[in-house]
Amino acid sequence: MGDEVRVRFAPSPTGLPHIGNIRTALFNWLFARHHGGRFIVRIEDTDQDRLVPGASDAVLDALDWLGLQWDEGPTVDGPHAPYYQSKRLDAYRETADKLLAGGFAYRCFCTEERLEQLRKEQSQSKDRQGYDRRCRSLSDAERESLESQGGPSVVRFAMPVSGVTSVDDVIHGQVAWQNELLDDFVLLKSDGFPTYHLAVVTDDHLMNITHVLRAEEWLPSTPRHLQIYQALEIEPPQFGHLPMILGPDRAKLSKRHGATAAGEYRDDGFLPEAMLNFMALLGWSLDDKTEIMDSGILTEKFSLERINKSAAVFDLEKLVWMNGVYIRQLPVPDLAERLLPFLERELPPSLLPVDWDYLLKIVPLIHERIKLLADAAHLTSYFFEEELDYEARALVQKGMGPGDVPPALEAAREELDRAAELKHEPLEQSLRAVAAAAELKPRQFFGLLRVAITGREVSPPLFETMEVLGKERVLSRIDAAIGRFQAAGQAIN
RNA sequence: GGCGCGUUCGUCUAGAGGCCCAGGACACCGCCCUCUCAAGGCGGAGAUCGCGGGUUCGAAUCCCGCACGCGCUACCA
Repeated sequence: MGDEVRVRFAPSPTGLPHIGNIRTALFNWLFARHHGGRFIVRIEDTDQDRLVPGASDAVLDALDWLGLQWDEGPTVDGPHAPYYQSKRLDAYRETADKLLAGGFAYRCFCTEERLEQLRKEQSQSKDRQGYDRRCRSLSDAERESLESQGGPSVVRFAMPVSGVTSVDDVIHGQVAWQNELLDDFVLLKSDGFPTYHLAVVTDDHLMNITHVLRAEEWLPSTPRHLQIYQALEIEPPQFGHLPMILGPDRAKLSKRHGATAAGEYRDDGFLPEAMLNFMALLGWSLDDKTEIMDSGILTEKFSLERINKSAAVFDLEKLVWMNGVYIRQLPVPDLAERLLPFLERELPPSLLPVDWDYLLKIVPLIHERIKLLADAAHLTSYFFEEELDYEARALVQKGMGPGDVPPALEAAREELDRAAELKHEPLEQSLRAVAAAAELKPRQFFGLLRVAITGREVSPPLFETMEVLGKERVLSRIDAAIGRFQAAGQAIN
């Protein structure tokens, strides 16, 4: 029982979850799954001032979307509930009391004003930063007097003033700090809520966490946590500090880097599978060539030993590429199903609802061309539109004169009208013959038809497109093209 | 300022003394395929392995120093 791996993802709901947060969740999840352990989600909502409504649901949604099921946490429950720190205040107070009783912590009555003043002076004099420990040496009488005044107070940890605290980080190896350089940080705030330091240690212990895998920005506070464990005579978990994920400017990922909220990637049409695969490669690798790995392979192969030490820049272009890879791997009906909500969202209401059987015929044509699900409407709109919108002059292909257009369209129309139904193979054969008879290069003739039939200069293969559109639509579009061209008249020259 | 971490192609990375005058992928360029665009195939350009010293017959890999970047330095996490 004591051998079971137990890890946790502990987001604080102070903003929408970004790639960095989610990647941390992913590594914890992979590690747990790899070892058949438990993955716990705990919401660290101890800062009442910075709480963002809806943020914790957004985190949970993101995990859900990616399929990172948690074994204990909000909505799942478990032996260590509740999993919101704001509901575990008693536990923290208990730890604080223990520390107080053991002489490892003390009450501090310094006002915020004094602290601010202190900081100001220190920054000017280049002195050692941090709390000056004024309340640490209060006599009993002084303390009682201060206490009786009933003013607000906090509980601070009494850091050893000598010695060294070191951690054997599973990713970074040995890291050590001089205790004298660490200050007496706050454990319990005056509003009765714990700081991060008190809360993590308390909960990680209570929840039997075996490995703390968190972002590297936490490395500097690890000695504090270790000191608390030591004071409490508790065996600390293993620590592993994950490399950070940076924006293109190499700064810690934040709002100004564009789509950083995980939910935005879903809205842009990224597949959760691609997202998962891509994030796993941000700071971890299997070998020198394998990149495409589904969650099964990932959980099988994941190991802490292969996690990088250095930060990684988030490369959106590569994510887009990988999304394309995953899209191409999807069976057509599956892709169609995922595309549907995007079409419903972005196609004009007048073109809805989308006919499912028709969609199933369209999807193969864009299958290897679409990289983001959200591009579906743009890529397929001409399949749904009644009337196309394009410039008449676009019909005139390179090397052709305007006078070549009407006869070419007429000839195509005539040929198409002969067929009972449009099938791409015979269609190609017969239209090539028409092109030759009209003394037009395939490129010109088909380019012209492409504009007439799709309104675009770029589209999936013409003949397959015509087959999907059907004879009726194709003929009427050619008619429309002839009309449009005539209406434009002299303007073409 | 102090403390800590980090440093291999633009980016993600492989590399744990000779296999590396450094391999893969994205992006970029060219060619092929071709009705356009993709996808695919082939090829190219791109990293004096941050810099300087050592150690060694031999260093991207070990040691020291420096530089630079980032993080922390709150009654925020």
